[in-house]
Amino acid sequence: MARNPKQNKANRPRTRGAARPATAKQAVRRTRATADSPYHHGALRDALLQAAEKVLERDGLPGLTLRAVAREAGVSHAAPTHHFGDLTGLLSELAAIGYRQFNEAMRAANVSGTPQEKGMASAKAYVAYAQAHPGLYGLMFRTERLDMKRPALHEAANVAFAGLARGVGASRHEHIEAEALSLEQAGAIARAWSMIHGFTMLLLDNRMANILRRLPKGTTMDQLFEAMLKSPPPRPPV
Amino acid sequence: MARNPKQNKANRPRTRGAARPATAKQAVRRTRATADSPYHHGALRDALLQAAEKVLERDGLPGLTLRAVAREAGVSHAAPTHHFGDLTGLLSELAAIGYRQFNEAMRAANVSGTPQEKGMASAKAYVAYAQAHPGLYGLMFRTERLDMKRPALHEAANVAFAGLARGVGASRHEHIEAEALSLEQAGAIARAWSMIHGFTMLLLDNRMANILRRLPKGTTMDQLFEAMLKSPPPRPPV
DNA sequence: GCAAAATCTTTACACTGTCAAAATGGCATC
DNA sequence: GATGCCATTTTGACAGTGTAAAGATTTTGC
Repeated sequence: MARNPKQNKANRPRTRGAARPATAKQAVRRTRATADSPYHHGALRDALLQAAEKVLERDGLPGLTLRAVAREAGVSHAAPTHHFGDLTGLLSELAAIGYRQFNEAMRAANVSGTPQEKGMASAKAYVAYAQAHPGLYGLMFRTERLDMKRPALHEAANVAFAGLARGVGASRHEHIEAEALSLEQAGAIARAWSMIHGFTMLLLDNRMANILRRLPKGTTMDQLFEAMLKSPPPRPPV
Repeated sequence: MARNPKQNKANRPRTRGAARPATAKQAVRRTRATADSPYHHGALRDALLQAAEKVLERDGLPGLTLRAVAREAGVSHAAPTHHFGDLTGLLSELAAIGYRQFNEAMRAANVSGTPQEKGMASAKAYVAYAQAHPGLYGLMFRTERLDMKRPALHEAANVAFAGLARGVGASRHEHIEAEALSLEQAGAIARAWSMIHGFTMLLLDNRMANILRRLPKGTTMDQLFEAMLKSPPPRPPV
């Protein structure tokens, strides 16, 4: 689409059939398939997803095209179609991977300590994951480019939400039945999620830098994040 | 790019020169320019921005292309280039309009009442604006598609931030000097902004519906929003 | 073995952004 | 009023994109 002409084009040339050790006879018969580059890839689906993640974090969401992914994986431009149907399908499966990675990171951060310590550790792990995988995190919430009805994506996103609800419940010293919430519980979940997701998005969109710039020199984003979490609610105590 | 084949194509045919009342002689000389469709539009820049907003809210961000905007405005596909340079330029100017609309909506909502009432009214106006202009709000925070160095966009976004900081300061009964913040002030601003922006994004991305579905039947999004704002901070009072 | 299915490539088409050249008409200057 | 400059708009071209259809190749089921 030539939308972003700055995107990497160095590794454009197809790598398949680059060094072709076939005999002359074979060369007549089979012009492409070689030992190190068989016609059937074998695990192309996973290879494409890996390539997609690489392209996404290197060139950003605008550079994440079906053809760019195919190039990165060294296959023809239409190969991804068979595995994902269309671009939305590929993005959705990639987002599902993102949610699973995210869930794993959150699980790893939520190991020990008081409920308050766990909450802070989870919040920091949340932001840290998004900073480590900015493209992926952005994709995970770009609903217009995803098909949330895909089972893999739907399920992985639901697991993420359940983990969030459980964490909020723990910090309130109560067990949250994720399928039926009270308004108060839902408010607490919405508050925690909105605040951390909002901070993360503003951070990735470079908006938090505007606040940081107005703070005393040397103040870090981490300090701002902690100050936000510890900030009292907007209503003064009467 | 044919990325979203569902996008509206009904109004494709150029409207210029549709009804051409020119004489035969004129028709020989000038094949396109007519009374109601002169070669020089006169106010094409504004017309393009209006068309862009229309296309954005109708077909979403993926459907907002230079050529679609030109079609909507009834001019040739390359006409926007002269006024905006490239697609990023058009999107940035459109985002600037969004910020100005947003600022006006916030100003209108912040008229009377106690600081608490003003805060609640502002928060509701914030979400209401985003719901009324979902495409525009999404564009305003899609940094990778914008050029924040454009003066119009930069300034309008700064005005929005200043208004936010002022509002938070008022709810804390203090005057906030937007250029130099204390860590506590910054934390309060980050908290308010993150929470409302996060809620808005989750709402537009259809994530809040998941919470609402788990609430007692009949509960509205507005109730959830209020419950979130009134929810106590996650740390229990020791 | 062999037909069928799965996988991958090739080809084609409509769409996109952007550039360059041509066309058009407003406007200041003579 | 004529003229020439210049902003504005159109036309045409090119490379890149998604996706559909048809062909090529390999695996798999029987």
